[in-house]
Amino acid sequence: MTSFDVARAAGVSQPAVSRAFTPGASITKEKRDRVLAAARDLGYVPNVFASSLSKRTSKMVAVISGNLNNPFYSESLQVFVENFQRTGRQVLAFSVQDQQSSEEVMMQALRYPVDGIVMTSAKLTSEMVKLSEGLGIPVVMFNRRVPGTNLATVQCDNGAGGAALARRMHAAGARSFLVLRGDPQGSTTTERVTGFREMLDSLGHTEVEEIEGGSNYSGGYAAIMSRFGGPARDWPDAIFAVNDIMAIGCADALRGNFGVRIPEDIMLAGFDGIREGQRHPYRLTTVRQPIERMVSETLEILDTPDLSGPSLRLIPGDLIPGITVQARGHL
Amino acid sequence: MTSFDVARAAGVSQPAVSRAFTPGASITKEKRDRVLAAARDLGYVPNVFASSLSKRTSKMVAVISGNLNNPFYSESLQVFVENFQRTGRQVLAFSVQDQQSSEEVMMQALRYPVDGIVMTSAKLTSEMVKLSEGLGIPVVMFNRRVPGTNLATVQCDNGAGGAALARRMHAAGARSFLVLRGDPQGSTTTERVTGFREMLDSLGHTEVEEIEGGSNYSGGYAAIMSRFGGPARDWPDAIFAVNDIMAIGCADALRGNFGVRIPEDIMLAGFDGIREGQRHPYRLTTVRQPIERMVSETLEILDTPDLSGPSLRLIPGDLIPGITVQARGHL
DNA sequence: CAGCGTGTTGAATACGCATTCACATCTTTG
DNA sequence: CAAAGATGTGAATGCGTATTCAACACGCTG
Repeated sequence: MTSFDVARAAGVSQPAVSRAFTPGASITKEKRDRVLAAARDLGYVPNVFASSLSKRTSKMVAVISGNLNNPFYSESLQVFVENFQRTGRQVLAFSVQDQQSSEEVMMQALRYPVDGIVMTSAKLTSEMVKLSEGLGIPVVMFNRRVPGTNLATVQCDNGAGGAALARRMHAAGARSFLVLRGDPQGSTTTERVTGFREMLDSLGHTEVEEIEGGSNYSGGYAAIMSRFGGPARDWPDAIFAVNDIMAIGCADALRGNFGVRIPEDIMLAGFDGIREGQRHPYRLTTVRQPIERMVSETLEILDTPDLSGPSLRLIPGDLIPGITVQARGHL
Repeated sequence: MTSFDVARAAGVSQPAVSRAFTPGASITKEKRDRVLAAARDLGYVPNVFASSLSKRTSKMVAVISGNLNNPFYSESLQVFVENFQRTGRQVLAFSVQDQQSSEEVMMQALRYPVDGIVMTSAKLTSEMVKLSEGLGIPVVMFNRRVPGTNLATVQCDNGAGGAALARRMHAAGARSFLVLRGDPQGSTTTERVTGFREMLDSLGHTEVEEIEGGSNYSGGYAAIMSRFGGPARDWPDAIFAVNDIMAIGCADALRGNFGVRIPEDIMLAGFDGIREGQRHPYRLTTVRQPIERMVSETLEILDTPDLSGPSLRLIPGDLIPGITVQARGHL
């Protein structure tokens, strides 16, 4: 089913079909209607690949996701799909799987004539960065910072978010803290924890324990179990998990195995604002990453050809009070 | 960066580059190594779009999802992405958004030279079916049945699953039932409920109340609230929600607003086996849809050119005992 | 050493189809 | 009625790989 078929059916030339599908093209309304009617009858739609030959755009954007088990990233993917589709583009989805590096997957993506690449999984080597610059297609780091590069980056203000949570926990009376770090590779963990600790320092707390777990539900769950599974149960006043899915794992471990009440016994905060964390029985105190806004900013960067210069867009997160950080009665 | 550039760098002809990247092609190991080395240096990867010109395959498959707010579908999307990528293909993701019909989105997908289409959101009109047949690319309905068509379908055995849950609830002592239906459009709801009721009938129960809600968390939550929010609280022994995400909404509404204990006061079952439903505090009794297997079957159909004939693959689901259906002490 | 088969090579070409260019033709206007 | 503008037409264009085919190199056989 090509434009020629439609042209023949509508009794017009083939370029007339092209014009009929091009808004603002020079064609009479009558003829356009005739063409569109014929196209409908024949089930014709213009072929994106063919038009990419002359238009130099494939209407496809690669989205390379890492940890799709973290609902934040699957929610993000969903928002990307919806927003790109709304602007006439589609998401070509990639995931970085076990044993793969971001670079490998990025090479895979470059085999397709995508108009841009969104990376929610980093870390890229500087070599790879140079490569992607030479390609002339825009690359945006989403919620990932690659230090020492000029890559366009869209990111929630992790440091400020961590600080806000620290302030809130302190205001609620917490004085001893446990920080549950995630994947040490990611920039987000570090930034959030740094912001959190700096705020605590400025409030006069320097004693903060840190433990680490995988950036997912079981990571959070297991970290609590291995930390408190033994005889010594020196419970902290408050726990800060660097993302919501870990906080949820953490909450389940605390409640299910130790009968800990949240926030009565221990306060808990997460980060991301995923849907699941806002539902009963969690209602996490957290910082919501404004995914919609972050995605909009990403589209804006992709749409602006001047990809030069280090453009770091730091979007403020929204503190969600939740119910897991509250002043305890006796404080 | 084209195959010509690599050819020049490696001192060979362009076809040699093509052969170097083709397993089993007629080329000496020495020359292949030289070409691959040059390609690595230059950051060259074969262009899928260009190869699709002669190979007639784009290595892209469209996956059209409906309700991505239902974790079952986002989990499925994830599995599709991973499995296609593993077999050298990529997912071009589409979502059916508000105000859109599956047909519209399918038309969008047809603008791209995809090797196949997976629909997790239906319902297609028979007209559309005819159209897709004429296109010569395989279409697979995933977890959706379109009655009266010969479309290839991969689906969990919803009827048997519903029946298994009914049997289990009955065995646990439940004698009065409430069924929480989902989106009336979908085939899944009907099949599950039918299987459920038929089993109850054969066990001697004909009195089953049915209510309806949106196929998502708030749908389940709201349905419970509107049903039991009034003065009349004639609690049933057991509730069957047609999918897990509704069951979760349902559980939260029951526990959070009415202090109902599950399963002590009311038993609850869902369907799908989503991760979230298997975690504390839900541990739903449910039927797990074997996503991995269903996806494999889908790939198999897509890989088999003989798309003729009505191929319905009915995959049995796995009953997960969970903790939400149990015999009560006094029974 | 002639003859043959096997395996390797590169020049030329096909592959797909919408867009766009240069130009022809029609319509409107002064 | 001529000129200016609007619209239609045919042909050329764009992309980069895979393939075809003729030529060739090489080792082996008789």
